[in-house]
Amino acid sequence: MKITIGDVAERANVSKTTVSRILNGNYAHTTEETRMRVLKAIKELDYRPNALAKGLKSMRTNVIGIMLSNLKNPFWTTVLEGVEDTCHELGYNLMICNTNENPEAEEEYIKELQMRQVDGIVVNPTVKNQELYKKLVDSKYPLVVINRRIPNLETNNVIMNNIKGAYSAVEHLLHNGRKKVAVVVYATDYVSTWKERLEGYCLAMLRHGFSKEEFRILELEQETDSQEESIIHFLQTYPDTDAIFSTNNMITLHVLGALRSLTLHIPNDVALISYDETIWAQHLEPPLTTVRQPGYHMGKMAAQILIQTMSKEGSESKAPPATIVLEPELIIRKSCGAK
Amino acid sequence: MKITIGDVAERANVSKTTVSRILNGNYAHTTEETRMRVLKAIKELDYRPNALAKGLKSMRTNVIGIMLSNLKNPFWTTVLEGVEDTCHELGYNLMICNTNENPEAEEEYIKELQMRQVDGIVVNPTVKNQELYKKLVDSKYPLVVINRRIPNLETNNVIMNNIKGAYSAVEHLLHNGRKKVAVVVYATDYVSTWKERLEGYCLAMLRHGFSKEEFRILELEQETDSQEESIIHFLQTYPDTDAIFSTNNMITLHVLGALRSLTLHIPNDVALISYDETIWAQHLEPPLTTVRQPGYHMGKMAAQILIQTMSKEGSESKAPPATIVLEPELIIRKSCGAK
DNA sequence: TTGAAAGCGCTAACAA
DNA sequence: TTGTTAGCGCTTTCAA
Repeated sequence: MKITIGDVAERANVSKTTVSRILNGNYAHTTEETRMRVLKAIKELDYRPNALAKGLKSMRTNVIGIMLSNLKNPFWTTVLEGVEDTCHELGYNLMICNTNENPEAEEEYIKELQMRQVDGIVVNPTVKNQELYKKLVDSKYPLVVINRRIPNLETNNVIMNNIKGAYSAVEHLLHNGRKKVAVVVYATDYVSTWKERLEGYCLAMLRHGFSKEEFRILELEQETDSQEESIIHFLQTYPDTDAIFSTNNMITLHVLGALRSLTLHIPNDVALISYDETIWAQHLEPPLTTVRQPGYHMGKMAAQILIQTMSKEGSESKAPPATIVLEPELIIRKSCGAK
Repeated sequence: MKITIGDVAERANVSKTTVSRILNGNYAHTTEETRMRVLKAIKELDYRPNALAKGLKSMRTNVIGIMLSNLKNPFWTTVLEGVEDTCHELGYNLMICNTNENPEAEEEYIKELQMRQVDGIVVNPTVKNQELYKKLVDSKYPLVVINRRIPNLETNNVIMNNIKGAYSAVEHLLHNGRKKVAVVVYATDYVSTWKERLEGYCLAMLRHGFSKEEFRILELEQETDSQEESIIHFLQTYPDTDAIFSTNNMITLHVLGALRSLTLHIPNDVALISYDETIWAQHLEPPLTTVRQPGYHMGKMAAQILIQTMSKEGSESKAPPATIVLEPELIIRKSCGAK
């Protein structure tokens, strides 16, 4: 039923080797004439090489895997697009995994990807499987970690400058005359992203003459359904809050809900600035000031670096793992009362 | 370097055959004792079967492919999540392709997936490769088409009831006293989705006593950057428009922009109803009335049907291709002036 | 109950 | 310039 390289060889009256060589652009030792004959046979039979067999033999699949933590967040879709585009350009296919921040799922997926012999993995790690990553890196498995830092892990890393993004957000609030600035962030236990954005907040406050006692920090549990209630409760506890720095676009949606419940007006009562530019931010009332992150670019870079690393496998010229830090950009609209 | 089934066999003092049998749950002909020995060896060596070799031999990879047309639209991410979850539950992995509505890319991707021997494909087709789909179906390649109908194609199909969704949206507008109802839709040449939503609009208008001459239809080019301008121009041409039915969440964003430019107020000046519920719809001012589509469910169903079809391969009990139609749901908020 | 051996479709070292 | 041959790691038929 299925056409194999043998069928092509037979039809073109050559050996499988010759066909294989031509398939792989190995023209060096082939007559123009036989090449044509083989190409013709391939076309006539509509032959498609079996990537499984090829991969089994050559130890390379030209497939990479991506492990994301939350497909619901449009930021990740943007990253995914960057990775996918790059794969397509470079002749790779992409296997996708959604860990949902679940470390067990993460571990399973890694195993699955390895069994499928993917050439490398791009991962936004749950950061709860330190051992696992270490083992991967030690075994020289091509890996690019994105968006989060894993302490003491020597691997390629593409991340965002969260401290700067948070700093400039809070500074923007302060420059617009806000005095009681709160920050809403996910529990910072593990994830560097949240830690760093909180740090940026603290830094900006301190540098602008505020004391530690004036920090207003609300930590949210990411898993729970009561995020909006928590925000409402927080705002009732500190009713003079005049600005909120929301460190994530999903949190922002909850802040918006809370503000509406309390009939607090933006920016008159409370200024709001949010991490992550989204397609809808400009259409809110008032249009939302945001910190834009180059998600697509992060995806592209991660995939490029991964593929580059893989192709240098074994050679001496292998560059040591590097960390690339991408810069955020403040998009000023109306939600902070800026003129 | 790599551990193979041979290593396990050696360590457990059995043949590869026995190991293979145990790996595949073929316990029927195995002693409890040898099974234990093999399992122990597998654990000790941390053995991972090579899925390539397995697939090459068994002609099944337990991988399916999904081809989406636009990763930027959160609707598709929801569908993707449904597909991915189902794959994970059922022991499959997922290969992702983003066609961007480009028929050439679509054709390439299909070839790639086939070369990689994926067991089946879920696709939101560009609908410009009719020949291709036909060939696929004729060759019995497991295929589930989602969200769009392809004329005369005998394959499994999971779609939405677009006529009903559009009808109920327009009816809602009419019930709220609107008289000059416009619809904004993508060019309807190929895609059944847009055709059907437009049809729902026409049907609702006709049934409520309007004539064909009173239809206000704006067709947008999906590829272009001037969608907002087109809407503005349209609204200037028909300044007495008092309601807009937007047939897609991306279009809605442009409508919102246009309305803002023209300082038209929702719902006082113009009522707005939009296809696709989104995470931000409820946070707009006023909160947006939408037609919700069960995207996650569509993804789940598509994957389930595909995998089910595949496993019945060759058997007599193979059910004929079916079309499953999922129902939309109107989510009434404030943007149409409903009490 | 277990194993030997053939072979899935491809690549590559070596020979011609 | 081209072909022969030996596997890649697994499953499966057939024999023991």
